[in-house]
Amino acid sequence: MGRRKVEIKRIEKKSSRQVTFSKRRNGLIEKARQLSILCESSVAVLVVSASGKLYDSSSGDK
Amino acid sequence: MGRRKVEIKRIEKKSSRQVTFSKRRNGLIEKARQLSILCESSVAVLVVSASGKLYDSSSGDK
DNA sequence: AACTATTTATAAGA
DNA sequence: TTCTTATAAATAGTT
Repeated sequence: MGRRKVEIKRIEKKSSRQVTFSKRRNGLIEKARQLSILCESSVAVLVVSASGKLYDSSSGDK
Repeated sequence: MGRRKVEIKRIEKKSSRQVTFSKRRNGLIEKARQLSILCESSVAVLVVSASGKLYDSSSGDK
């Protein structure tokens, strides 16, 4: 899904891990939003980073 | 992402909506699993269908 | 933060 | 409804 195939295991390089975290977290939340709308369902996503920062979304959000 | 571009609005046809619900729900959960592993984070997803059926996953699951 | 080459998800179709 | 395939979308590495 990018320039190269990536194995699903912890990304060693911290900077890459942080960039990927940001990109994929946003992607996940967008997918959740689409699912809730397309299929009129309720969807909640909760993500806690390694450093303890919380990110969440739910189909009730604006 | 498929044979045709699809607008993000409620899918009218019930059978299509159910098929899409199943496919995208699985996709969402897989994305959540990947995010948690790649970026060593905790991720939880909760989905409730229109009929009230609950589906969930969290990075602690097997 | 933007940009693309490429992989991946998935809408239709079989 | 399980599998296939064409195409849209996500994103890994680059700039």
